[in-house]
Amino acid sequence: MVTIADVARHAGVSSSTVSYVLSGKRTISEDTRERVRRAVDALGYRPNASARALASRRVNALALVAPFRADNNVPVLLEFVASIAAAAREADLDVLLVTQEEGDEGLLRVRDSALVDAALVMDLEMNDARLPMLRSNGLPCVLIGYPEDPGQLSCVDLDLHQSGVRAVEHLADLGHRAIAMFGSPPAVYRRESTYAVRFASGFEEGARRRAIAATWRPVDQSHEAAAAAIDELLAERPEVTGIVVHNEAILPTVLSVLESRGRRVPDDISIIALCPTDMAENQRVPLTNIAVPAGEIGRVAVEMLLRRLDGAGGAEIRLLAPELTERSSTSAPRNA
Amino acid sequence: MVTIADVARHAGVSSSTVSYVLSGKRTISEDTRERVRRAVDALGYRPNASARALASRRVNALALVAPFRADNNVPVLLEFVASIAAAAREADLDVLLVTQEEGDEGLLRVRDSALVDAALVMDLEMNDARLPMLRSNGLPCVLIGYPEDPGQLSCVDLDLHQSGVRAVEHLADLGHRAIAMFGSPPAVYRRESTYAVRFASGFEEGARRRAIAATWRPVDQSHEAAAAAIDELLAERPEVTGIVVHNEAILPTVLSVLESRGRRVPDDISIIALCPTDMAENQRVPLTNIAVPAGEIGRVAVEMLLRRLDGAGGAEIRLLAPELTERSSTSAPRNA
DNA sequence: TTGAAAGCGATACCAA
DNA sequence: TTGGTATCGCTTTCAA
Repeated sequence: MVTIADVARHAGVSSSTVSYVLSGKRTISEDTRERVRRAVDALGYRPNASARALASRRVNALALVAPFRADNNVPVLLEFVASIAAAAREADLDVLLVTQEEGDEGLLRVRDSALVDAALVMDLEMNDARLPMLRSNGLPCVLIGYPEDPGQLSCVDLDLHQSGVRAVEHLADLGHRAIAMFGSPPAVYRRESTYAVRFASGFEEGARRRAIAATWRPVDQSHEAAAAAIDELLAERPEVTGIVVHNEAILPTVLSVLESRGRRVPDDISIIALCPTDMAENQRVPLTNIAVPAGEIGRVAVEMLLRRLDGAGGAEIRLLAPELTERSSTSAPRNA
Repeated sequence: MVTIADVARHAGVSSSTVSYVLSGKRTISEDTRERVRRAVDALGYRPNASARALASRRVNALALVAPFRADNNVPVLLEFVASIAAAAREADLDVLLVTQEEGDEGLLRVRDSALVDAALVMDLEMNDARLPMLRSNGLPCVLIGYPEDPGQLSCVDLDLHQSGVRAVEHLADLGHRAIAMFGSPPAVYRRESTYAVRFASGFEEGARRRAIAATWRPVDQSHEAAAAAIDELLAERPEVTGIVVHNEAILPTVLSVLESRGRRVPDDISIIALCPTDMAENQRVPLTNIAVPAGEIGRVAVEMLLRRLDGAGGAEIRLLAPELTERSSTSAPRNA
């Protein structure tokens, strides 16, 4: 193992000089800096992370508290994790995985043993049981999701309430008067995931504002559940001409079942999805969608965390404005 | 921050005694041990991970090199990660995320900076470009996947070759004489992912052994691709009575398209899937499947890593025997 | 512009 | 059965 002392010897300087060259916290003559650089390269030196952390009281790592449950939004989850990892690495942070199951204890453990400088928490509930701990545990923390009362915690997410409103308004603007929403699985609402609850409340508010006849219901991810939801809808509310879908997994089923029931998209029924853009583009009928910008949310989350680590400013709430893209799944209703 | 010195003072012993109580590497009188235990609890002491790592030359962490690409097997990937994380925590190891994109450099970095003691690498290719580095980098390493020439690296995976054989044999035993396989996306074979290549080779060997007319082709994850694959198959090989599917994402589509083309499962066409059990159970028609035991593979991988860390023995190859479960999607062919 | 040396908080060897 | 202390590899203060 190559240590800083090896580098110092090789370069003919003291180890503190090597340290300063690497950190840039001291002005160093061009000459020595170059010699040190060369020694570092020649020996392939990389500072020992533990030693560095011990001395500097900074580990350069963040805890990622992620739900590895096979829930609604699996590909979205991956996109979150990937973008967080990439953004973290760019900021020279490593990512320590803390699973949801470890609970409060998990975060307290990594904090107390000084394994991380900060935490990034995904998958929040409106009144998340972890919030008291997160608020008081002293770790700089950014939430991906927007709970009821974040207190002094930073939050970032797509503005899901606004997204719900937009989805309804878009259909209303096209002339639809009766719409429905197929939501995420029941379990997601039962635990009050912020993204599901807020989107639903936006959906309701949009309907109220535009005086649209609107209903919604949770839908499980299975083919059967989606098919049943559609059949019930067609039977009970035949007047519906627009469907909002907040459930990535059932999108293909929704399209194929509607077709098999003799309903054409968008001629008979318009569809708007809340889903990642690539998913919207790759359906049998390219879907008008409000994008879930998972990559951007992840990047912003890391940025916000860095700002807190630098002690620059307090908590912030960042809700990204929804972007709706018109594709082939929406049109004016036939009888409009 | 509570340090070992605080605990020592509180318990009226030396800090080395505290260390020994915690590590159990020395016999301690019942009395002092109890006093130290109480002090630890009273102060809420948790050893500083960096200090411990620096002194003991062991960080108690493993690198998880995972592909966060939205590939074929997304839910499976999650199951891997979840089970690995759980098993690691049980062994008191933390998990550091290293993304595929960081490449060789990523692993070298975490090794050189002593961030981890070992590595777990997922998603291997038959002649993975990382193999030379993995073999020589000095980090104890377990591969999830079975490449062409693992050398002195430990591997664990489902026995995919055997799984392919079994799938064919099961259909052959039922009396099918002409079968087909829908594989993973083309990109997966292009990069020669071990799981896809080995399953396909097993499929071919099974067909050879039983003198079954068998063909296979990669299939993209989209609805269109799956539908096209089915229509081509029905047109070009109407004699086919059994289909093996190694592509979780298209399972629902395969079932619904077959039905919409007037083919009943299993009456007209039998289906065997290689997929996780819950996925097989939750299709419109419960699928006969060979299970992808992601959870078990993850656990075994961590076990193998621990064994290597303890210096107990060399490289091992563990290929888990396939388990086939008969459900409603297979039967004897009609004309048999 | 640089070096010497005192920590950082543990572990583990050497003594007693 | 226990304590003292050198040590791990780095950062950062104090001096020059």
